[in-house]
Amino acid sequence: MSVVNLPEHPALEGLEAKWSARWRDQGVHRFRRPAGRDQVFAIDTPPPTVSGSLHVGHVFSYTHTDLVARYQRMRGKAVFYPMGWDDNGLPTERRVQAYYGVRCDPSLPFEPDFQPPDQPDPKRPLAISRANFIALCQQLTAIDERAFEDLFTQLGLSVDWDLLYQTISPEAITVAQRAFLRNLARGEAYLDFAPTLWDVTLQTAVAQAELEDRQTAGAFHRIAFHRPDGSPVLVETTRPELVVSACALIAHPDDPRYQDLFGATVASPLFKVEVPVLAHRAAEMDKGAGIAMCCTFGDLTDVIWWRELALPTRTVIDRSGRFQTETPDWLVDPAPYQALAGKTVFSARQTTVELLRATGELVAEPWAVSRPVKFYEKGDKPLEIVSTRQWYLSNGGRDPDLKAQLLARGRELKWVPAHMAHRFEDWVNGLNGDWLVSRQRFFGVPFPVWYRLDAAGQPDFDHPVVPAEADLPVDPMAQAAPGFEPGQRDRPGGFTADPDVMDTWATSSLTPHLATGWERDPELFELTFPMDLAPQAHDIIRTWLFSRVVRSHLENGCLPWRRAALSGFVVDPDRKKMSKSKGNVVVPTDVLERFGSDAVRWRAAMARPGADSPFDQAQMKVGRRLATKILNLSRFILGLPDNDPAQWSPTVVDQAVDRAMLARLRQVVTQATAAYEAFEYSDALETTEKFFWTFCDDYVELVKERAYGAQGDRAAASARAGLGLALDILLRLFAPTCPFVTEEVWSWWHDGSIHLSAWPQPDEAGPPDGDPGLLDQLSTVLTAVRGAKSQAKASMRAAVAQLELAGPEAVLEALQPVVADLKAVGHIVGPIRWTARPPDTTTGLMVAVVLAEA
RNA sequence: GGGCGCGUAGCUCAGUCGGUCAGAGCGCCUCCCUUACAAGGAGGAGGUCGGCGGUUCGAUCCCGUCCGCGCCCACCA
Repeated sequence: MSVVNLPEHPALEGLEAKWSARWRDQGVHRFRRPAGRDQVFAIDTPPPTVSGSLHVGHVFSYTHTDLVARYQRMRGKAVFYPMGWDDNGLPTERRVQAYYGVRCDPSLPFEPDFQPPDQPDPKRPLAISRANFIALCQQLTAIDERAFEDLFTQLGLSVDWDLLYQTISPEAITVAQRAFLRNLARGEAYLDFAPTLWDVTLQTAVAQAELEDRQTAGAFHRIAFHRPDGSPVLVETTRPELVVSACALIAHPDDPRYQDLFGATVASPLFKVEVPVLAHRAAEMDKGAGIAMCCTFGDLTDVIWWRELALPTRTVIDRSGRFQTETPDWLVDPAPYQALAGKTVFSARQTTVELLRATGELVAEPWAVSRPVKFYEKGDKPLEIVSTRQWYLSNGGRDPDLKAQLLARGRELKWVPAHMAHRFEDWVNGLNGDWLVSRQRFFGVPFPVWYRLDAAGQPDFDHPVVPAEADLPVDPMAQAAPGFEPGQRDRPGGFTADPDVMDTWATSSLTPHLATGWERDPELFELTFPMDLAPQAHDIIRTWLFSRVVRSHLENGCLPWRRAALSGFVVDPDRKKMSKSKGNVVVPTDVLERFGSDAVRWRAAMARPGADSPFDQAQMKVGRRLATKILNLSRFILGLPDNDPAQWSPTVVDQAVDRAMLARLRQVVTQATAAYEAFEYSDALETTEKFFWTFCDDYVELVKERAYGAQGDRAAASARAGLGLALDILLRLFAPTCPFVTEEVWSWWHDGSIHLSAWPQPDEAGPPDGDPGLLDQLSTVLTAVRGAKSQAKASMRAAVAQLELAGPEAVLEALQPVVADLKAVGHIVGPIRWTARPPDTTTGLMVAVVLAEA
């Protein structure tokens, strides 16, 4: 006799708090190291950026991963499912600046007793030292991380919180620095002084992967250069202020209009600088005037021309985005520059236009144009191009062999859904430079590098000084270079630190290494690397996904995981991506509170891999209804008189309809399992749910009276066993989707967690000797009976005077054993008339219902 | 401009290796307090499967083309 502990009033409320606490206390989701790699399922969980709040999109995509994790756990795998916080980098810095009203000034000294201002003044941020700033970053991320953990716990993510990591932890810094030192030693990381996309507000370099184009209003200006004979050459530009930086005019080699000019020089407006007119295939005849003003640097095309045509460097815009105060030495007429010195790009443009207008070299009034301009995806001013010294990491952008290898890795990877592989392929093919990994910021992983200073105090960038791996992590700004004394810092003959930090993607590209204990825990690494699954949203294929492939390829010569799963976005009802700036973000805590985690997870599970889905509150109610139904159904089955789970054996099930139901369930188990194996969690849920509702509506109704004992003990036992077996299996099929309600119900008669129970096997439903088709015939009959009553606006308890069934003999025969059940559920008091038809005349079952007079 | 995905009931989406495939849920309408469930149940109405061609005995499903939508990439003279 099994003990059934049925609560008086089962409810969904409070299940999240109750069970997430118990799971944690009992270590239900803990990774226990098994003997072999094949018993592990390792997940490279995306570490969310800790700089604000999570939105519904996070809730959906993390749920998708959790569905797979829970399935694999029930399949008996030791699931390695860590969580990480991506808490270093610019997003955190910006949040700290806004939250506390501070800014980092590395020249200031550390203040041990520093307290942030009570009332932050966003307009006048308080300047604080680098160390104080970093302390505030850590303080705030700790607060945010607590909120994230609470939300994920409430959502029911089955991560092993003992495996939590942070990208700013000493361990993460060690991993990032170690990997970098190895890249450096192998020649994959290198310093280069080159034109760099630069955010003038944040004052840092930006990588290709972090660019975005924004349609921006501007104006074309037609301005005149001058031939030696004084006649004008007209160019059209949206950046007239860069006239001062003009290095050449460039037209297409085949352009008939400029053939006579190639090789000649022309004088620039205002400054009268002689610049050559050159031919280059990248010039487009039908763009603007067909002849371009090449400046250092207005855009990336300028960089190409500058490099390929060996043009001089005439940069005037400094790192803060202002025109340098010193007058450039290449100007023939330096006088006009006085009006530009020290100005921002924006006001220098206005001034230049005024100057050109005054000299008559602006030959037409500017006309408005909207064109795409490159921005840092997190910035709010157009990027400038300045020449700086930066660290680069090989990513195939300059090396065709490496590019080919990375493309091959992409093809080796299994993609869910498969078409996402194209995005990887396209991105890699489109790379045109190596990965710029240094950032001129503060809250990040410092480069473990110092430079010797010569007698004149100039750094030797060609021979960086690096620490031993055993000495990691290091902070070169705080620690002296190996072989030097602290007092030699920034002194001639001494050393200086590399002041930069790594791009946040440079550290997060190592999450597989960080999570699996690379060079820290060889046993763990052996068990979990390469990992099994890399889940992420489809927008970061070019960044996080690609960068991890690069790192793992370079360091380990393999993919970091076997499979990548891409989640879609949750979009607003207008199909627009949710974002804070659009004000269409839905706060997940409200939704979870209102509908319950199981309901929200159900909705997430209905979003297929890679597909965007619009947010719709009404859909949550459907999930809620499922959870409620599971609860009520369970209460009914377990509450049947004399129902003892110990008696739920297929051998007790001897009624045809019960066997038919189990036969259908057997198919469902097979299909759901196959779907999960293919990472198609939506299909698994849909299959299960379709069965579930028919089960509730038809089968349960049909056998209810019998289960109460209306047809004797033996028939009742068959019904109870059928119901019980189905419940036991269904709960487990639903467990990944609705972990809370299934666990609650499971606990009514089981000891251990459902999430550590075995995923159902088809054979649990007994031998495949039932006829699933019988259920369909029964549905037809039941629907007809209900329809008749509904049409007559009668109660479902209304009596049926006569039922006529017409159909193939085999069908009628199959229905014979179910007559008692049918009569009970349909309140059929009169006779049932059977009319046999030849099997080939009609395949369907015809039902005629005559209701008794009320 | 290139790539990818998508256009099926008012909404969100399944589906068809071409022939009972025109489906589900939500919404809507009507009805029902039936002892698991009114935070429920039953029934019903709704679509020439984006347009136009083609292949075929037959196309929502295959091919071509056009229109529309979304995402990614390129496009700053």
